[in-house]
Amino acid sequence: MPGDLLEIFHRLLAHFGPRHWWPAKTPFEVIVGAILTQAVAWYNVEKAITCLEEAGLLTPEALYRCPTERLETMIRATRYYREKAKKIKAFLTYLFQNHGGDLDRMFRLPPDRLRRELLEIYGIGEETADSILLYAGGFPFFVVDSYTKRIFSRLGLLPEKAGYRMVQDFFQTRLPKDPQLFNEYHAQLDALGHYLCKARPLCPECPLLDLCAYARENRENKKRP
DNA sequence: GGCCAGGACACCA
DNA sequence: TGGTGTCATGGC
Repeated sequence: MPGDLLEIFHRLLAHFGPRHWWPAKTPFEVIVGAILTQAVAWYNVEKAITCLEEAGLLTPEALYRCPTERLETMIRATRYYREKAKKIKAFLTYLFQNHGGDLDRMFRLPPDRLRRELLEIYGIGEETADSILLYAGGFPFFVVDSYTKRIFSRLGLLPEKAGYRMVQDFFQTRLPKDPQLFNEYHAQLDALGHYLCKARPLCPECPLLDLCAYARENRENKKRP
């Protein structure tokens, strides 16, 4: 039974290889990407990021000055673009009002306090806050997404309706508190999530086959009365 | 043309 | 407090 989180991690890493997350050049780009990727596939985010970069808008100062309407047109590809423009502006308002627009200053806050402050910003929920803390700030917060919940509940290691903090605690209490490990682990689970969604049939050489089979079998068992 | 994809929020019972 | 509607693009 695949209950050892480090063992699962190493098998995923051996199969998918290092994923070099987050795919961004600067911490600010991570933050913008974390908001834009809400409920949308990453390839749509890439278009918006490229658009913003080419327009020279990927700095806090430039984006803070940019009119909301212009921002909306640049991020249209990411769905819910009006909401997301509002969310990015809400973050920038927080950044400039509380930290003078300086991300380094923001990241000097104690991590738990920064997390609480991020969660108070419109449009930043737990997953987005933790993505910012881990991938832009380098703090050891495990990012929980829908793939993580789905995979581990189907493995029978977590209840199906486990809440965000429960899932996060599950990982954070069973793994060394290492930002690099949390970074790569989340990236690997994303890869597995995509793999389980799309790879049919499973490749016979897949080193994850017993893990995948176990997950499927568990899922089928749950369907039975 | 319909379905779905790496959330978050507001509102209501 | 948990469930549901809303937001409203683009690829397949």
